[in-house]
Amino acid sequence: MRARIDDVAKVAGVSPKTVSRVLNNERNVREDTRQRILEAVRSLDYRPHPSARSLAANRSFLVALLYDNPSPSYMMEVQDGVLEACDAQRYSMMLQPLDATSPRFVEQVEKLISERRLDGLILTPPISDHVDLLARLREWGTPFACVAPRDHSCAGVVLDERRAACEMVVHLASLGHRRIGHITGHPDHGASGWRLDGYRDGLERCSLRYDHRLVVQGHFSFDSGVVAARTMLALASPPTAIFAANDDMAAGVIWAANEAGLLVPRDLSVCGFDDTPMSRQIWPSLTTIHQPCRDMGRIAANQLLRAIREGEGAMVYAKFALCLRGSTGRAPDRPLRGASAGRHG
Amino acid sequence: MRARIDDVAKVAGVSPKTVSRVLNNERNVREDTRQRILEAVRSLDYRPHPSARSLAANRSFLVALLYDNPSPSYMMEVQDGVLEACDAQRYSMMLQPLDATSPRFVEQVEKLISERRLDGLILTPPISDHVDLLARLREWGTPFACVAPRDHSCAGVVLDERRAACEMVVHLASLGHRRIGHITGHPDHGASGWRLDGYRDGLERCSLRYDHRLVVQGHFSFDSGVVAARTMLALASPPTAIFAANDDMAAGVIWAANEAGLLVPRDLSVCGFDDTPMSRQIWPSLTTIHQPCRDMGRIAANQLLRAIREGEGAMVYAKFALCLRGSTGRAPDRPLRGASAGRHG
DNA sequence: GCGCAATTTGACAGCGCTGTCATTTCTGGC
DNA sequence: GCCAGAAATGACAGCGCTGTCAAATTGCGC
Repeated sequence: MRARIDDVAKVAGVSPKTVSRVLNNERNVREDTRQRILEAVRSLDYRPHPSARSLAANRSFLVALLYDNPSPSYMMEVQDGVLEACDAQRYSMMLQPLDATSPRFVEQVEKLISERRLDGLILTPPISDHVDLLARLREWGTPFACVAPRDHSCAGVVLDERRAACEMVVHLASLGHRRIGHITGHPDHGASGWRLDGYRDGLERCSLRYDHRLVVQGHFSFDSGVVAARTMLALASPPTAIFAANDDMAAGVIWAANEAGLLVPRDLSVCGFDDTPMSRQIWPSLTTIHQPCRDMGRIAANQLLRAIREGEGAMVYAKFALCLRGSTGRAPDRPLRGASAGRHG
Repeated sequence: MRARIDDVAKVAGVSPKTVSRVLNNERNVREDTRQRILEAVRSLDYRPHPSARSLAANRSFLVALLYDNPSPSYMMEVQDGVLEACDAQRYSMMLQPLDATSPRFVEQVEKLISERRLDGLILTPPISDHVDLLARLREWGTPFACVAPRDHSCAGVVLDERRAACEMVVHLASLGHRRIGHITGHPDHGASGWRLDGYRDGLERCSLRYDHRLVVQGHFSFDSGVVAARTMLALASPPTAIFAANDDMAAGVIWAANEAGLLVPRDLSVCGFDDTPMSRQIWPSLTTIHQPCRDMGRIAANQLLRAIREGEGAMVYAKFALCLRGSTGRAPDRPLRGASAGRHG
């Protein structure tokens, strides 16, 4: 049978309360007492009972990671980071997939919090921008941290995506591209706006004119990338480079280029955003922007735990990195027209 | 303040114990009493306290999903299925990434079980084949369920991967291919053996000779697929079709084919296994075999919960499906030699 | 209407820990 | 060596539920 706190107390010659103090890193325990207790814990291989602890302390030591994100690689990395941070602080993480567009969304989250007695929440895009939910959480006093929210006035973590997108466009321009297209992301995601803004910043920095025909709405999905690329490639003067707001859509662009008989990057340069594993597995490998998702998960969790303990967490800025790979190259000497030139030609 | 069980009991005019009986679906409660209690629960919006419940019942109502699998899409789907099943039965799931090759692996799992007071485990490949761990779990009497284990004598779920692989090879042969290569998976995964066996079954069914030069060891990674494909394509008489044991390696094959200037599927047919999202995002889209990962997660969890309740669960067989897409086509009239013919020719 | 077994319900203790607050021990200044 | 205040420790109750077992109620054959 497992040892209990009273057993440890007996072995160490103290009261159970003092053992509890040591285990919870409370102050006001003499160093020799602490050592004696830790030694007893070790010798008995004592493991505190989580349910007893949370019942008595009136806290669950449990946080939930809320998501409604179709990208498994993104979520898996964020998740690993969150787990890492929670483990380190003896917290548990639970996972909750949700439909953020459901009319009962806020209600579902409320139910989750009260059923599981959650100590806090980590919100990922697009949930991190759900204004109703954020307002309610503040009202209820539920601690939370956001990954990549539009509004930076809460605890969490963000990337300077606008600057990243700008740098990508500048890079394309440095390769000689003058007609650079952009496929925007899902309108519910803050990232879509930042990336579009960054695209415009980049054009401006390179003195390129903004052309609305070169900006097509996508939804972060592969299929929407295919459709948007077809639209752009059918223009009278199509772009020589397309910057998609994420990798899935960029893969769609490459797909559409292949379909049209274009060779990437000879006839068309393509780049994405996110650095998903897939971006290295397609031909040609995709030029993209790396987000440190795992770090971001860890940071968000740490800020949440700080908010739980100290009442408030901070908004931390994470670093991006351009990944220059095979899908971008020098602009063709003369712009090509649609599907007129391709590998089969 | 949240309602407690005593409040419900008072409103319904019964003892707390009877409320507990209703909430836990115990027998021997009169129907009208049950209804009265459910009504009281509803009117007070009562939510039982998980920690109190698990402390008193001496069970955590918590299972862990153990994984050491580099494929985020696979794990994410399994995970979603497990969550679905656990939610439905008022169980919680926790996630535990592990390094199955660590010498302290079994010890870590033991620690996890006793620290979290886990009621059971779900093991995914390659952990589901860790014989030491399985032996210890049986010794400790810890309920567990396996996803795709080599040994089918436990609770869990499997696919007839051998037959799936066989059908894929038969399909390739029906397209006229006579030299069909195979890239095997990671040797620690049971799936690698089944898929290889199925490959040999398929050859035999089509009266094709097994040629050891056409079978190259891979490790389920994209890079290992590239390397293996280069090896095979450099043969004096290279294959006209390559069946990789998973999609990541198949993507590697397509990459290597592009690198060698070969056109898929004109010069080389390629197929994979798993039907990852990536398989539809590369050009050409990948012929592969669909595994119902989400269903498999759900089934595994349900069998585990049955094992927890009733002492034993079953091994359930899930169904695969061939996905015929763009990366496979009719065999070339005359086999090509290595990189001698390509799009740039 | 009676007796006996089966069904339904309740009383009570206690799961293993921590919060509160009281008590004891230590520390430093005189 | 004494005292006030700070630091360290302990006694005790109780967090909210369920297991055990006893008590009350019901059903049924005669």
